Amino acid sequence: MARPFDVKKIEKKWQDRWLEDGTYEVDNDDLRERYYALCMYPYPSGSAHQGHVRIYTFGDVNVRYRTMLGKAVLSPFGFDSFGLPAENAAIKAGTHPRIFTEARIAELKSSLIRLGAVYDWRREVRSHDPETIRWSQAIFLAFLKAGLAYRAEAPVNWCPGCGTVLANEQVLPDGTCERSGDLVERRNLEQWFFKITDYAEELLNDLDTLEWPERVKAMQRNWIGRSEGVEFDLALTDNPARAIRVFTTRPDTGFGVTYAVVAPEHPLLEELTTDDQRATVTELVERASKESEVVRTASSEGGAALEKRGAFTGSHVVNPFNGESVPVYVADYVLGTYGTGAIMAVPGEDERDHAFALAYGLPVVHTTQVPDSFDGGAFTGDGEKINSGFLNGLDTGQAKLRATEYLAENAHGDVKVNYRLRDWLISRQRFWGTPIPIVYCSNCGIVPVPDDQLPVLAPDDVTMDKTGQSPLATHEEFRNTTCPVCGAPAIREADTMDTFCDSSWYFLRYTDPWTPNMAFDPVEAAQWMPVDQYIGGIEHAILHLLYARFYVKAMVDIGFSPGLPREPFKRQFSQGMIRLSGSKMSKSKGNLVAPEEYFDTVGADSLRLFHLFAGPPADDMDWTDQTEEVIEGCGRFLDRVYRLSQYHEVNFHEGVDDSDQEVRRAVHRTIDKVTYDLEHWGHNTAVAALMELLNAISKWARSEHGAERATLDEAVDVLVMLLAPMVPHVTAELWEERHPGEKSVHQQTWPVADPELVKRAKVTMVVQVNGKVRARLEVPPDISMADAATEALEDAAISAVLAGATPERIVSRPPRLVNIIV
RNA sequence: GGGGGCGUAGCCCAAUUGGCAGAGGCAAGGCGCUUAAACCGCCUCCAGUGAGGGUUCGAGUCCCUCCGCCCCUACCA
Repeated sequence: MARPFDVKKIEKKWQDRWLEDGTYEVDNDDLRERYYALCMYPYPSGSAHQGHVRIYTFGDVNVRYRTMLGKAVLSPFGFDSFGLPAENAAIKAGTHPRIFTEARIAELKSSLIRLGAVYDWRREVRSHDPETIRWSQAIFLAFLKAGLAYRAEAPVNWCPGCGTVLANEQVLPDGTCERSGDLVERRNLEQWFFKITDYAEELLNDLDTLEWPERVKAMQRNWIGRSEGVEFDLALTDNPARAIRVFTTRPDTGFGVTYAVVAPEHPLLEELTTDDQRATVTELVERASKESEVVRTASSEGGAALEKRGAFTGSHVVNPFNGESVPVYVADYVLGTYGTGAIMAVPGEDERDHAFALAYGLPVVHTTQVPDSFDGGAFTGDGEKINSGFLNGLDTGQAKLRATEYLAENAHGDVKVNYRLRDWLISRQRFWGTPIPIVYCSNCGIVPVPDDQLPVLAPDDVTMDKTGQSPLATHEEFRNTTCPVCGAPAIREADTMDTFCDSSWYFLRYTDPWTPNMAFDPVEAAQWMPVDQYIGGIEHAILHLLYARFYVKAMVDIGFSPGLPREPFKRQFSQGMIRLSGSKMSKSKGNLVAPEEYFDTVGADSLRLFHLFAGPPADDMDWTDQTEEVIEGCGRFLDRVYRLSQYHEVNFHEGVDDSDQEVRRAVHRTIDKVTYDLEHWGHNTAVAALMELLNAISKWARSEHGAERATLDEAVDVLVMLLAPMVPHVTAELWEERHPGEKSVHQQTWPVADPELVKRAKVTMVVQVNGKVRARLEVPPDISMADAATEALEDAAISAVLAGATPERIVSRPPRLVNIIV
C-alpha cells in the first residue's frame, strides 16, 4: 500500500497558505488574551540542522497550541546576525560579512518554512540592520549617561602572528592561536564595561520568582557566586600605619594564618617588595601578566592541583589574632579582580594555601579539630576550634561571629558580601558587530555620538585581517571625525559591542518594530512582556539569560523603557541537545544531519513528530543508526491516521453501544492527557497517548462489529485537532477534506474533555495478602476505604488464602489497592 | 575540587509522584494479504529497574554508600 497522500505537495500547499494568509501574524491591538511565545533568535549559520529542528518544533507546537486555546500569540523571529564566524568566513572567502550572513539567513529561513514553523515575519529583527544598530547604540548611550557604562583597562588575547586580538574560543587549550599556532599573549587595552555587578543582588534574588528549570537557576546562582565574609586590615610589621586589606569567608581560622598573599596586580606590591626580593618578584609578575587567561585556566584540570607559583616580597604583616609577624608573598593563585586582591593564608584549612605552603616551606597550623578519619592536608570542614586562643572550644559558626566582632574592634574589620560576578566587558576588537558610538576628543574627552547622528555604521571597505588592531581603526575616513561638542578633530571608537548586547533586547524590539524614532513603544512592549514561554539551548543558560535580565532591569531603572516588568522571561525551557556519536551536533563539529533530505522524503511532519516523540524534551538525545527507522515509524503513524480519517476499511453499526462509549471515554481521556503533557513538557508521552488512541479507534472501527457514525466522527476530529500543533500540514489537509469550507483546524478551538467521560466507570483494584497479589476486583473509582476493605475480605479467592486467619492489619488505598497483613 | 542530571526489555522510552514494572515506538520472529517482494494488517518474544544497604504493609520512585556515563563551572579566598 503506497502512502495515502503526497507529502511534498500538501506541505508546500499549507506553508504557502500560512504565509499568504498571514495566519500567524498578530497585531498590537488584538483584543484576545495575549501570549508571547519565543525561541532564542539564532546565529545564522546556514540551513537548519537537527538541533534547530528540535527547538523550533517545540516552539511551533507551543505557538499553534496557544492559538487554538484562543490567545493572541506573538510569535516573532529574527537573527543574531553579528558575530565572529561570519567575519572569519568573509576573510577566508574574500567577501563581505553582510553578503555572507544574508545568504545564511536566507538558507535558515527557508529551512524553517519547510519545517512548517510559523512566525509573524513582519516583525523580523536582524542585529546587523541599520535600525537595529541604531537602537543598540542608543541603549548603550543611555547606559553611559546613567553611569552604567565605563571605560577601564582589561586584558585581551593577543596573537603576535596574526597581529590581532582573539576571542577565547580561538585560543587552543595549549595557549596557542588556532590559526597561526603562535603562543597567545595577554595585553591590556582600554575597554568598555557595563556595571552588571550593581545588579548582582537583584539578579540573584529574582531567580526565586522565575519558572525556570532548576538547573538553569542553579547555574546562574553559581555564576553570580555570592559569598559572605569579612574584610579587614593586616598591618605591616615595619610600618603599622600601612596595611593590606584582605577578604575572608573564614575569619574563624585567623589563628592559623601563617602568611599573606597579594595578587601580581596588587597596587601595594611595589611598596611591599624589598630590594633584595625585587628581581624574583618582577620576574613572577611579568610572567603572570603575559600569560593569557586561557593558559592560566586551561591546565587547571582540578584547580587545587594546579602548580602554585609565587615569590616572597620581603615584607611582613602582623596577624591581628595573635600578634605574630608573618611573611607576605605575591602569587598568581590570588586574583587581582576578586575581593581585595589579597588574602590571609590559612594552609591548615584551605587547600590552595596548603599546596602553596608545602611548595614554599611555610608552616601549617590547624585551627579546627579534624575528624579521626581525616588524613589530608587542609581540613575545610566544620568542627571545634583549637590552637585559637579566645576562640578555642567554639564551633565554626560561633567562632566566625566572635572573630568578626574581634576584627571589627581590632583590625578595621567589616562584614562584606562579595560576588564572583564581574562587570561585563563589552568591547570587541572586531568588525562585524555594532560599533560603539563614542568619539574621543582631545579637548572634550569621551564624547557620546548625539542621537541624531545614530546609527554609527561601519563602512564597507574595511580590511579585516592582519591589522594589528580593531579593523575599524585602520579605516581613516571612519576613524577620523570631528568632535560633536567642540568641532575639533577627533577619533572614533573602533571597537564593536559584544553580540550579547544585541541579544539582550531584541525580544523587546519584536513587540513593536514599527513606531518611528523609538526602539519600541514602551506601552506596546509592556503589553506583551514578559515573554510567557522562552525556549532555547542550555548553552545560553548563563550568559545570554543573565545579560538580558540585566538589560531589562537597567532599561527600566534609567527610564528607557518604563512600565516593563523587571524580569523578561517568565517561563524558560532549555531543550536537550542532540548528539551524534557522542558529541554535540553542531556546525563547528561538522557532524550535522540536514533536515532537508527528510523534508524531501518522509516530510516535515514526520520529522517533527520524531523530535517530539524521541524522549523527554529536556533530555539530550542521541542520533543513532536506529533514528532513521524511528522517523519512518512516525511517518507510518501519520499514514494510519490518514487512512483512518478517510474511513478506510471501517465498518459501521447503528445506535450507540458499550463499545462506542468506551471509545468516547478513551477520546476524552486523551484530550486530558495531551493537554496536560503540552503544558508540562511531556511531548513524548503526548505523542504516545495519541498513538494509543489511534490504535484504539482503529481496532474498534475496523472490527466486524464496527463503529457508530457520530462517535467515530467525533473521535477522528479530536484526534486530528490534538495532533494539529505537532503535525500541522497533514492535519490541515485532513481537516479540509473532512470539513470542506470550514475554518482550518488551526483556527479550531482546542478540545475540552468532558469530566464525566474522563472518569472511569470501573477501576481494577488489587488485593494483596502480605504484599502478594491474590485478587483483582472491579470497583467504582470513588469506593470508600471501608468498602474497599470489606469487598476485599469478602472475595472468595482472598478468604481462601486467609483460610480463617485473622488479619493483623488492613492497608486500604482505594481504589487502587488493599493489602491484608496477617 | 564544586554544582546539576542520568542509569528500567536487544534499542529509544512509560510507570497516575510510595501501590499490579509496560503506555508508545524501533528492531527481531511468526501468520495473513501477494505469483513474489515491498507496503499493509494481526500476533509473539524480551527486563524485575547499575550494585549494596536502610525506611515502609509495600520502593523503579524516599534515605545512605558505591560503580558507570553526561553536562556546567572552576585557583573566587
